[in-house]
Amino acid sequence: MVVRAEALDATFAALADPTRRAILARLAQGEATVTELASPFQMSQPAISKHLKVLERAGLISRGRDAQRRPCRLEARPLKAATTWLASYRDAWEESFQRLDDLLDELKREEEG
Amino acid sequence: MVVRAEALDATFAALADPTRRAILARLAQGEATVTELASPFQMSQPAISKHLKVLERAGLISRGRDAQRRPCRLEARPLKAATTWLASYRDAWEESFQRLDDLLDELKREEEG
DNA sequence: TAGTTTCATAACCTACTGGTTTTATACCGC
DNA sequence: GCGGTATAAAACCAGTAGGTTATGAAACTA
Repeated sequence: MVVRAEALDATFAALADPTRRAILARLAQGEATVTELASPFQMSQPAISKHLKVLERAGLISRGRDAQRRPCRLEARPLKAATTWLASYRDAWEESFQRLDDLLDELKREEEG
Repeated sequence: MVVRAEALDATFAALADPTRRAILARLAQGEATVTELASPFQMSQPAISKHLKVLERAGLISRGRDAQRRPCRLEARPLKAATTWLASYRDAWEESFQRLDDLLDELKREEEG
């Protein structure tokens, strides 16, 4: 998978905010409207709308239409691209830390067990 | 692996800059001094020093001492933590995109083949 | 000792981020 | 059409990010 630098810039920058990561975590459970996404936070609604715009421009979410509501859906592609980029450092990790394989195997075991 | 939110903030923010990603790519090949790291860029040396400070505070690099030189080394732990975080979205990805397993298997195949 | 190399720090500038409040837009139900 | 609901947009503000130049400090070299 070839990923342009600006795409990674936008993805990582979007992921660097805890509010946005929490929004993504919520969306991993399924679609949600802006109000639903805003409710757990003390922030104002426009602040959430700004975060959603950041996520949308990074391609991490897409938005539909349902009357006044704009349901948001998680988009996987940039997350996968980020993972691919990180995976290219696996060899360096193995040198300095431990094998990613262990992690992946562990994840697989969790999935199957 | 439990990762504090601030750690992920710092890691993803550090990865959101192409210069810093390029520095990490260079360091994946092995240790390098500040001047060596700066040479591929048109930027001033202090700019590189700032980037290195960001990487260091994110725990992505560590620095030694060799006379006047401050050799930098890649540190894997935060990269692994970021990968772990991304991996927790795998189920959502599979729904909306395709199985991460395919990617991982492909990477394994590349490694072994 | 003096000069050179390596790197960091300080001060500064511009642009962007992340929040606010206020206002506008679009759609629904009555 | 009118009031309520859902969301976006505008204007504003403080803080931070990423660059610059100029300067300083530490350690080698002659």
